[in-house]
Amino acid sequence: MPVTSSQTRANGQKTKARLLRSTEKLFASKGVAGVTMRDIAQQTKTNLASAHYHFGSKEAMVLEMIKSKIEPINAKRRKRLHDAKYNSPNHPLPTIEIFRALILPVGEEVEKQIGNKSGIIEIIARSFTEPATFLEKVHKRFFGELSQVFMDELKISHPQASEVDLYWNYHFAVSSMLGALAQHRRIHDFSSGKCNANAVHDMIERLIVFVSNGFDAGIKKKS
Amino acid sequence: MPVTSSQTRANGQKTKARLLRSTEKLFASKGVAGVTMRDIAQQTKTNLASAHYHFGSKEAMVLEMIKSKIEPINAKRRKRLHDAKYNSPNHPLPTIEIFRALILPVGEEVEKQIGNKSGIIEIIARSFTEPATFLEKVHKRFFGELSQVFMDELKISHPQASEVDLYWNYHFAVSSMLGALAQHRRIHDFSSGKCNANAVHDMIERLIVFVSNGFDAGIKKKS
DNA sequence: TCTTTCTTTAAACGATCGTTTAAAGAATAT
DNA sequence: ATATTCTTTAAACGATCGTTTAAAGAAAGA
Repeated sequence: MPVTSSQTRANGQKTKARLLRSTEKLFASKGVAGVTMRDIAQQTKTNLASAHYHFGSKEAMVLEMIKSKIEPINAKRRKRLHDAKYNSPNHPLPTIEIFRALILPVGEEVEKQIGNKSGIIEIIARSFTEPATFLEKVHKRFFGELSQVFMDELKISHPQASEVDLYWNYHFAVSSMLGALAQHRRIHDFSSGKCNANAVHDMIERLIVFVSNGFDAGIKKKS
Repeated sequence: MPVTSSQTRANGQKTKARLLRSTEKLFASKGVAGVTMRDIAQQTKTNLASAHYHFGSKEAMVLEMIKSKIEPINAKRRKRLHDAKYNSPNHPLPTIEIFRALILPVGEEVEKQIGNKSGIIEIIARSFTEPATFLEKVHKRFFGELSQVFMDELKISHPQASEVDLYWNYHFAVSSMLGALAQHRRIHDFSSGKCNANAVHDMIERLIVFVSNGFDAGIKKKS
């Protein structure tokens, strides 16, 4: 069994970290079903059973990899929302500032990894087409609570709006964000080279505008 | 070998059609990698080898299924765009009418399948988001030309807009549509039951509003 | 040192995959 | 009816999957 408290051995943790990096790369390019434990072990230059020793199962390993990628981003999202709320002169927060807090941290992460073929974008894109059962676990674990935080803020910013309107349009906003990020490498070919997929900052700002205005347009005032 | 010209036998074609329906159902719920030929054969109540007899391979079978589902929808999209263009009193077409032509035919197809949940939503979403496989060719084959038709119409409707703005925001619009459709079953849980995932017509109308307004907001007039 | 615990290893297990084979069954043509 | 072609069938093939086993190796405490 692996060490549970006060990790003393060092070598095992290095292997574990290397396994996570290999999982990240291979999952990004092939998805959870397309990647084998043997692929990951080989890329990590370790033994097949070592992966099971550290994580227990393939799914647990993939989930831990996703956690390591998503949680820092979610922390930034909360911080930015909090900062906007308590430092902004505008009360309640404008819609665009709420969505900026949601979307910008992903953009920053993407920007750090331009050229990297195993970045957060590929992870998101892959997650998009994973089997529903797996996707459900990911969403519940990493997005459920965060979504409530942002929904609460949107309710404050739209006190006249019906809850149903808010839910639907937040759903659209998140879907747009994920869809646009997942597909953003297509923009280059689709636009015949006129749009640059590596201009992440430009894309993120455009996306924030698109989402915020789409959201507000869908909110009908209550009665 | 299967019949190639002037199909005379009837029974074999029935089995082929039933295989396509099973492929559709299972692909929608499990994805291309998650479905096995044995699953499909069992669901069709035919023999495993019969599927290979009719289609030659798993990939060919999935491709033919996708074609059978997507092409009728794309035909409706073109027809609705054409009808709107030549019957509408508005010239050029309002943005929302263009996106209605793009989105509504999917909605109608989804609505037809509420009872028997065939999964056209997942099929389309996967066709767009699966990058490195044969589905990428499907995407180019079934959506490449269609996208140009709609882009051309958007250019006519936004003569002042820069091409880059148009490409980016059309990209967002399509991504939103696919993202929202692909994940629309999550709305029920996410909204704690306040929003109904089976209210397809309501969702589609909301989505059209969201997308059209997001699009227009992202279009900055030229100079 | 010796002992204990953590880590890695080679090998195998049981299951399932897409595909193929060879023969029987069913429908059509002559 | 006979011959020909289309279709279905049961069984197997070779490959690969996630997982497990059992033993050896490496690092720490005593």
